[in-house]
Amino acid sequence: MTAFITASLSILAADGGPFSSPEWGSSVGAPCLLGVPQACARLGALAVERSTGLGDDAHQHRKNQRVSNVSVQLEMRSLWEEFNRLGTEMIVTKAGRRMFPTFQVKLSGLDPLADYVLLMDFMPLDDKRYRYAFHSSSWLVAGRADPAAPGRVHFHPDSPAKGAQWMRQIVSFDKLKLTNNLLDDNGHIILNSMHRYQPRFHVVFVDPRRDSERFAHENFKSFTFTETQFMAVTAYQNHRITQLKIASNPFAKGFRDCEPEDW
Amino acid sequence: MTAFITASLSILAADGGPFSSPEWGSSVGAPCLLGVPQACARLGALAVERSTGLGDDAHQHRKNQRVSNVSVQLEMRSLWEEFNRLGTEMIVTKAGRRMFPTFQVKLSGLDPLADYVLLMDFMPLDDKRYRYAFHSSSWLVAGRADPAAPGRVHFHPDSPAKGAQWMRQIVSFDKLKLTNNLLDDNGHIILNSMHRYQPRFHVVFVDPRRDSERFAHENFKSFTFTETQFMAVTAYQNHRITQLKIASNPFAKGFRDCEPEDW
DNA sequence: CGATTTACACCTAGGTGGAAATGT
DNA sequence: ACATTTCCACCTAGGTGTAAATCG
Repeated sequence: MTAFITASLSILAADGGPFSSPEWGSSVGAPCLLGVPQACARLGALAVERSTGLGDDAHQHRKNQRVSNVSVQLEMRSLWEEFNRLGTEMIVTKAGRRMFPTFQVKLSGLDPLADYVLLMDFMPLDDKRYRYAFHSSSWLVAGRADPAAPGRVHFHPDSPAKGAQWMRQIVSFDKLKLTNNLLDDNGHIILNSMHRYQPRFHVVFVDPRRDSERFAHENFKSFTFTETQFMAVTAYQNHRITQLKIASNPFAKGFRDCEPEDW
Repeated sequence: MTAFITASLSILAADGGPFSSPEWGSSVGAPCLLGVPQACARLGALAVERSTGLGDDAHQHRKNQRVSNVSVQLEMRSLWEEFNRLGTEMIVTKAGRRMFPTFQVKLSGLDPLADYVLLMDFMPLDDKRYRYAFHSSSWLVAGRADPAAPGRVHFHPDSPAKGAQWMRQIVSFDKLKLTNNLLDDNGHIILNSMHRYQPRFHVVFVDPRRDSERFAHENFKSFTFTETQFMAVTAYQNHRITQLKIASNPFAKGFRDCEPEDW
């Protein structure tokens, strides 16, 4: 997968699309440490569309047919919604922490024979910093946002792959890790603790044409699921979030008090 | 990686090279179960060249420059040699068993910007069936070989990748599993127990030319390390092999009696 | 004092050979 | 007899939240 990075960067880096940004170009020649691509990218300010269960992309005009028909279904949506009702929190650590629930999707409408790259990034949901009021069990605005962390993207490690392969089974981003270390060199997603974020999912058609850069803006489609938004934290604040994590994450089984309710 | 299989098959299936075989063509359209490619291939009878440490390929004439300069170094060679002196045995099980030592190589001489596929296959070392004589602690010929198992290849899961990526660090085939189940549908390598085998390693340049099939025979290079040959078994026969496995395989640490000698 | 880091017990997931059971 | 299968205790490797320590 890593070998592909430079190629996809050159495609995505083309101006005209929401992916265009100076950081793309500067990271093309960056060294890979431990085989993990250091491909960094600050994606442009694509408006975050509201979505319910089925992803949507407001920019469907002038899209290549290889992506315009793509549709995405969020897996474990009811679990995401249960967390979202309480106010989802995701732990960030220096070494990097996986998300739970894991971001998983079911794809359809891809060209089975075409190559696609799948990736995720994270948009700040607002320009604020928060703190948790334990007495009222609620989040309060604690000021303006800290300086934005380096914008990074996470390529699904199976990228690139044929549409048929992506549609064959659920696509899981379980290798994605969140960190609060601004100097992270493991290729993890860097977020500011006590800030709110919106995960985004992107499907990119790998255009085989020589001058594919010119079509970069029409070769991708983005999806946003508002039920996956979350607060980055270094320790859980809302005790009900902690309990729901313990109840639903198999790796936290050691902290369960009672019944093995089916999740 | 799996999405690539059909493409590589079409390249490798071309006649003229040692990879040519009817099985290649017939497996192109085969369904993938559990995402594991069912790409099967019976490779032609390439003569097994003797080799010591550094792999060699006797067929260097008319090779593409993208592969002709490739050289391969076997990792953990002294450990392989230690096993080989005793007569290496590899367990085969119905579910599939990893090799130990793991086949790992260090590559050089690849074109950093070109795409390569790395794969392994296993050649019968002779036409015999063996049994172990415990009284003399030696292997005896027990008759002619059983009917050959379905010839399969194992693509390194990072394939395809750029030469630069393959050369960046040691390439490990630790996902490769051996089975004695002739009906295996997990894509594992099928071997006959009580038969001797020679692992082979192949570097294939992914030719971007439209008519790449015509050049298939000159776009790969094969490497054989005689110190990696082994006897397939369902249970260890030579007790000294068992002890060396226990002493050197971290997963068998539970069976160690004494000192943590550095391996 | 709130936020972050660290060490840790307790899990999941899966790779070992042993020993007993089961074929052939 | 010999070969194979199955179950198991014991590992590696790494994902959990906790509680205490540390930071700012």
